Amino acid sequence: MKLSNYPLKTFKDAPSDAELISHQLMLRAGLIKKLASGIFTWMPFGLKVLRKIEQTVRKEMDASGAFEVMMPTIQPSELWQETNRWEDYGDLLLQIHDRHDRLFCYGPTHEEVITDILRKSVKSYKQLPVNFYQIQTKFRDEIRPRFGVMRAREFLMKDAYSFHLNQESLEEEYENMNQTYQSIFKKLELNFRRVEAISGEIGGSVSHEFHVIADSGEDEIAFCDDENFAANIETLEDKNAPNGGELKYARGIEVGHIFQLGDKYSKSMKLEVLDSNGKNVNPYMGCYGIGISRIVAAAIEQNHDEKGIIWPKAISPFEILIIVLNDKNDSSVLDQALKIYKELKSDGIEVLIDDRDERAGVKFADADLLGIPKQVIVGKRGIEKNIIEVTSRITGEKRDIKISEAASQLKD
RNA sequence: CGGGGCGUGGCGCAGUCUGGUAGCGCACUUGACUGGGGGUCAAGUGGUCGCUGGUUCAAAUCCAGCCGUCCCGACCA
Repeated sequence: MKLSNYPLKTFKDAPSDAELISHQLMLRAGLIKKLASGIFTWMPFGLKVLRKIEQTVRKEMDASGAFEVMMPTIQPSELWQETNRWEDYGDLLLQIHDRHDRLFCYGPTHEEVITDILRKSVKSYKQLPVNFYQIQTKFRDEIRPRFGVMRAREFLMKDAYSFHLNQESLEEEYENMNQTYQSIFKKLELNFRRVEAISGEIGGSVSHEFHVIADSGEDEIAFCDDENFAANIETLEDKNAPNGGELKYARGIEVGHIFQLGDKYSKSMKLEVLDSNGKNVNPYMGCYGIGISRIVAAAIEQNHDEKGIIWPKAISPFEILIIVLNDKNDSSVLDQALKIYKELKSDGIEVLIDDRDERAGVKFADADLLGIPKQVIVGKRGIEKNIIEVTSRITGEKRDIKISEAASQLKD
């Protein structure tokens, strides 16, 4: 991709109403634009990151044996009346009337819809267990949206719902999801902790949260270094660290939450299957969420410096940024840079080239702001010595490589 | 929903107290110079000052209502 015709505009100043560093950087680096409170457009550069995260999650979910579906964003109120959640959720629901004055909401979560699907399609225990997931836009009319996409009203979420004949099967899948989540957050190169949590509105009993560790996190979590114990501080009043371990505290951003729901929804919505004895039973249910769009902000909270974003390789919008320090009157530098660019591109590497007619300072500043992990500097100075310079945005490490070996060296 | 801010070109701000018809920096356009860490000079583009009503000869400025938005609290991926 050539930056000269990429619709990306960076800013020196963030809007004054952006308080959180990740929010400021996302606006300054042109990842998002605010449309209304808690409602954002993902611009091309930001969308690339969002898609990377989405794809990582999708891959791991598929590997876990779950099946991807896409449910409607709009849900009829009647379904929510069945579980009494229309009332329980209250103003959190964005209500919509259709032309016949039938009442709907923009879905904040999908337990009712998936349970409805199951009761219409699953009759036998032989069809269980099953786990359906989707990656989809949700809307929760939060009392107070804040911190940009961190707590937006409209946001992208991966939500999964599993159904089981009995508690044992549910626990098995719960552990499967636990492992899958560990794997997802590792793949995303995030520093995270799994903690015990309380279940909130969703209901059910057992639940665990996955937190990205960051000082700006909205939750306080406690844990022991031996990893035998970790909990959201909310749950902690009556608990001490087990086996005398030292309890440590940190702030976390909740990016995932897994629940064992039991038969709450299958009972209230009359989802029944025949077991092997020909008896009707209400399946047990689990649900598993990941805040995809929130992860973008969380990743930045965890990976930035005073100059800008530092993307983990796994979610960086591009792998390599070529910074061309060209001379208006001498196209040889640009030509050389474009040659390397084309070679990398044809090797399937996601490379962005800053071929704009800008001064070096502007390009370096933008490069650091945008946070692409590998910066390749192609300038007259290096060309004369037959080298290009490679700088890691992550470690700051610099090294020179021969032009003739550029493409092959940069591939790894 | 309670408490507190703030709304003036795309962004950051001044002007509001003490009414006289809008200004600065960045960005943007054009030209010249410059060319390895946000460069310089020159000439430009862009704003019914959140909205509505009121007071006044005159309102960004005073008054009222409304809307938007942000921060602090309870909810959430």
